[in-house]
Amino acid sequence: MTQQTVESIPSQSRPQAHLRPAQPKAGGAPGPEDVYERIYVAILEHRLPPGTKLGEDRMARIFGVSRARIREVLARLAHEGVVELVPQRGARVARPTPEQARDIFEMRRLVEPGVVARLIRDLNPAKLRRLQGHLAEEHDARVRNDKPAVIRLSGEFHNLLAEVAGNDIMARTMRELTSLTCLIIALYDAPTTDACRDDEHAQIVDAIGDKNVDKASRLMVAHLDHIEASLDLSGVGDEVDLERVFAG
Amino acid sequence: MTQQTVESIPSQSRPQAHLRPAQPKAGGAPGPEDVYERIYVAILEHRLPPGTKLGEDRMARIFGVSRARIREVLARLAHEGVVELVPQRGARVARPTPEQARDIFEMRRLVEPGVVARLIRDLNPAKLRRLQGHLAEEHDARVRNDKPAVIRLSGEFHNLLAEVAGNDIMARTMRELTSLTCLIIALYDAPTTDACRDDEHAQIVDAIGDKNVDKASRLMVAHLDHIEASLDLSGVGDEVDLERVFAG
DNA sequence: CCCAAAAAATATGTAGACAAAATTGTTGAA
DNA sequence: TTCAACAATTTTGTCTACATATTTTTTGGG
Repeated sequence: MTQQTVESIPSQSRPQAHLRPAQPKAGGAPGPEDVYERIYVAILEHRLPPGTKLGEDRMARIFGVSRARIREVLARLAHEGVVELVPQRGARVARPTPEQARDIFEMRRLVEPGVVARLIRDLNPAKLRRLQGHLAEEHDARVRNDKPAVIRLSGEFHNLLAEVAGNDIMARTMRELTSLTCLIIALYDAPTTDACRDDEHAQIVDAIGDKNVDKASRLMVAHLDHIEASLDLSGVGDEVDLERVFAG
Repeated sequence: MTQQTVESIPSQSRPQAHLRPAQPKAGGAPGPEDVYERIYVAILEHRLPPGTKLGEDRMARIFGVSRARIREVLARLAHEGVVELVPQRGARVARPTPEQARDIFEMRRLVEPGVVARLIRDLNPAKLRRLQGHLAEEHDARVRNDKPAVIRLSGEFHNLLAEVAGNDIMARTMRELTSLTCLIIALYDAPTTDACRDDEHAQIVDAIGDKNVDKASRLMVAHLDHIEASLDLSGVGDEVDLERVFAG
């Protein structure tokens, strides 16, 4: 990679930092971080739906950087699972299968209770305020009816829990899991659903504030179950993936 | 990445496949997979100790490939956490801190019980045989007194559980966790330890064979605790990391 | 009119070369 | 003798150009 800097392991974590202009100099080169961030956010917010082709040359021109740069960014996104790289065919926004979707939720039910447990273990007022601050942001986006932001912030709530909990490995894993969950929602969300009701997040934060590990964990698992239940993973809605079907 | 092929998410999983000659054509180009695999295995087996400088030009000449290829491989290894990339300073084998070490074990205690639970849920004779086959390999390496292989296979046992369990996300995460655990052992293993006793793995497989989720989970957690307990994470044994110490 | 095959166009994979930065070694002065 | 500044070497970061593979279009035949 180019300058993803940072110390050993928690390499490409950093949930939402870098909210700088993204295009510092007028016609200048937008650092690799900016390119990464902009594509990543566009995917999370469903502005680049699953399956969208991401041509290298085109992206290079759009962002005004060299193709090599784009390749690096795409490789990174591919490693995080939000982009599919097929050898001689280029990159597309990933389309997790229903099976992968179920696997991801299974994993989240495993990890997230551990996250809240750790978070409660050494909780302090400052940490709690960060969580409440995020709840406010979410609520705000909701009343503004800013759909893309709501989607992104809902995922970032879970990232924030892991980050505040202070375990870098957990935080990194959660970031991957929430990204993929965003894609899954884009693909399989049953149109009837009223989406993540934000009071579930609020309830979880309340339980955390009370240092009630058991309650917080149960609420978290229930929350995940609700999200999964709101999906249609029956497999028929499978957006027939021709390439995958006739691959072997 | 170059041709890491494969379907969407479980991209760079593939635990130990590709054991082909690694140098197919005499003086020919050894595909990127081979380069990756050889470096990766060398790190896992402690033949490249933590902190080892991995110069691009040198590696390129060693493997007879272009520097670009090496850069890609290094980037991938960095993303998996086994290599540290510092912006203008190049790549080194990662040196997880004691804190990161504790975080990793905390994560493993969270995930691995879930892995065995899932594994038992749809267990079949073929799967059980794979596990037993691995136990045999481990035992073999032990009686041959092949230290590097023992280290690697001990980690791969855990990867195999996740792989056989059939959840790609879990398998990928486990692969990262076991890699980092290998580095941690290289750094912090107290010399007195008699290392992972392989009968612990055997006991776990037995419990799995009996479909005893509770017992298997407990044995797994105990196993992880034993490994962690055999380390010296007191922080004084910290292989003084000059850069980190005088950084701020 | 439709299908098949070939050729053009587009896009990806790879390599080599150049520029910038950092480390190392050397020289000179206090 | 020791420290500091300077210079040379090594190493990383980046870009541009070329080779290869794939997709699309066109052309010819059935």
